[in-house]
Amino acid sequence: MNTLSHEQAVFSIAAVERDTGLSKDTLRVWERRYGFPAPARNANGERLYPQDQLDRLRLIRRLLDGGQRPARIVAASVEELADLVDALRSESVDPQAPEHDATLLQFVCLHRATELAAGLRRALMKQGLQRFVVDTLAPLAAEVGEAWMRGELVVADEHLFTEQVQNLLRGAIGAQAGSSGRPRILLTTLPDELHVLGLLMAEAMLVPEGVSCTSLGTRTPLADIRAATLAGAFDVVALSFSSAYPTRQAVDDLLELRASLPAHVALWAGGGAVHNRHKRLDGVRVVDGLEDTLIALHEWRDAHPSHPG
Amino acid sequence: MNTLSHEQAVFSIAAVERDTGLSKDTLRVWERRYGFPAPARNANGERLYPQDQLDRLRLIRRLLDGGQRPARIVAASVEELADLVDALRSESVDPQAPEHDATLLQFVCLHRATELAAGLRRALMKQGLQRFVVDTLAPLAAEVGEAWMRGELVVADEHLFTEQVQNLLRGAIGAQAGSSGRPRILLTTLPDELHVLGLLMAEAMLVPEGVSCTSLGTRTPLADIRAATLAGAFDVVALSFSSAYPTRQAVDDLLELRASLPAHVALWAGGGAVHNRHKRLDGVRVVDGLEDTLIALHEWRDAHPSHPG
DNA sequence: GATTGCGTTTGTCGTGGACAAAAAATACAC
DNA sequence: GTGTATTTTTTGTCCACGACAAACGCAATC
Repeated sequence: MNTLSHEQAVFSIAAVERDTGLSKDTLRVWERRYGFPAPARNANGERLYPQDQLDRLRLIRRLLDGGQRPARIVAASVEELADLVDALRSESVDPQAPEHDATLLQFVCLHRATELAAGLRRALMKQGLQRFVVDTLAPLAAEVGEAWMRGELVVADEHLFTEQVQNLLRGAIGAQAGSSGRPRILLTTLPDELHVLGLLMAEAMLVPEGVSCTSLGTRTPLADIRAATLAGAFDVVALSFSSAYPTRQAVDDLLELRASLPAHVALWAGGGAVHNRHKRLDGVRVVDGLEDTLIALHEWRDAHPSHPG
Repeated sequence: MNTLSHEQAVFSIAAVERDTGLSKDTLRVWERRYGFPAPARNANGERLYPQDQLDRLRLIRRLLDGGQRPARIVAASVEELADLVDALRSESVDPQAPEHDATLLQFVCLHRATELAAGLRRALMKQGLQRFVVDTLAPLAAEVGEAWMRGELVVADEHLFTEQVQNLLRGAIGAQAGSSGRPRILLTTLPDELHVLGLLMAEAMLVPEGVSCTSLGTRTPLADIRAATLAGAFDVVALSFSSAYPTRQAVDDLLELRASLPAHVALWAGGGAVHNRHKRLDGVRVVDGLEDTLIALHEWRDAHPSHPG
């Protein structure tokens, strides 16, 4: 440890924002309303958060992401927080958990990265790209997300998992040289969506079908999606929304984009935030699950028979 | 958030912060001090930035990253900004510009993605991973950045470039099965750094040297970097800072991380934000350019001869 | 079961003053 | 001329606390 480990490390409000993802405004308003956090102050009145309050804020953030409400947990004592974590842990026991995940899930930790990479690679070779994504990767990703929520994984473990999967999927996708088939599909996410795995899995499902896929990665502004669609003469725009994305915002964004795109361009949306939300989304093909991607593709091809000659 | 596309789009202060990287505080204080930006207001007094002011802020941001000072450019007229951009354009004409870039640069646009991917792949095969990164990719990435600053590329073009490079590099890195050599290096970026290309290029330089590289991707909180370093028994922590990252913040963060890591763990920092900043960074090995990565590696190996037996 | 309406909760935005770190400008020594 | 202190200006971040709209939970209703 460092030489100062016997003292309490302190953090500025900017450092806490960086490490917890809670905005400065939120930190100040919690202090005002709930009395926590209660940082010390320096000579100039600036907040100095001690280490233990930072740790507690990170736990609160995790519970918040898990659906808890601030009023209940921000002012809660350490014991109450521990109880809530326990409750989460027990409730997530799934009756028919797929057993093949358990093998790979245990490799999702920092000192078993090599085994994880090898296991994923082996599964990909055995199953082929599409079955690998549907049967192995998607369930495993869900398991990882839940384990993280329960505090069984640290941030680094989740990052490492994402990196390994990216290396594998991008290699597999890149190996299938650019197809020129139809439809021409543009894949991306909106600026507030940072998760790339859903996008990559969708691409992995589509590329083997002879589709011409162009991915812009994450965080493309609406106006640029529109411009790119027209410039690239795409037939389909496909967006991915993780379950962390606010559903309301996803619906608004999709309707706005739908209105700004020509009618002949199809708009597909997939991921947790739009799951089972077909109703409010006229003109948007909601893709429910990865296998539905293939159904959407077949629908499009049935509706757009290739030009003779 | 913007509105209908046929009218003049307007953006909230949060949207402008997201799209420009300028903090809300900075945007408000510029308005107070320099009279720009001068957003409209909605019924509730909230700022509504029109599209043209957002574009101008983006340009200002790029000039700021290029070394200009706010007093000179924030209040400057459109003509003065155009003059400065012209000055940049002419000064960036490098006497011995590598000519192979020009070929690839022209493929960095939406409808030539296939050619770009093929050209990059060919260059990689011809040059090998390390020379490809140093001689082709890094100059090309710089060219793309400059072209974007000059407004010659749209957002989608830059995203597409990043995606193609990621597909190629991750495939190449993943193909070299996890080495178990020394040192054990942990690669990542801090939470405010979203650019992954610098990290990938560093990894591409190191992996062929038989180093054991573990990348956590972007946006790892300081505390998690520290925890991961200890849990994974790493010898080196390597961070990447793009030139868009505020230098002062990079220095602060690095010193904070340095203080929290054991002395026997080396801390390397590379990228535009820390270029030529050795002075204030005691205990941090500033890596100036990709080739310096290999020098840093050799330094480490000289200082840590492998245990006999 | 799905929608609608209504309090409550909650994060973001507003203002303007203050301050410290960085950069520029100046003064000074060699 | 070149290098090093010292002052001055510039610049981004932080503070407080009020305001408000969107999101949410819950109940009533179709």
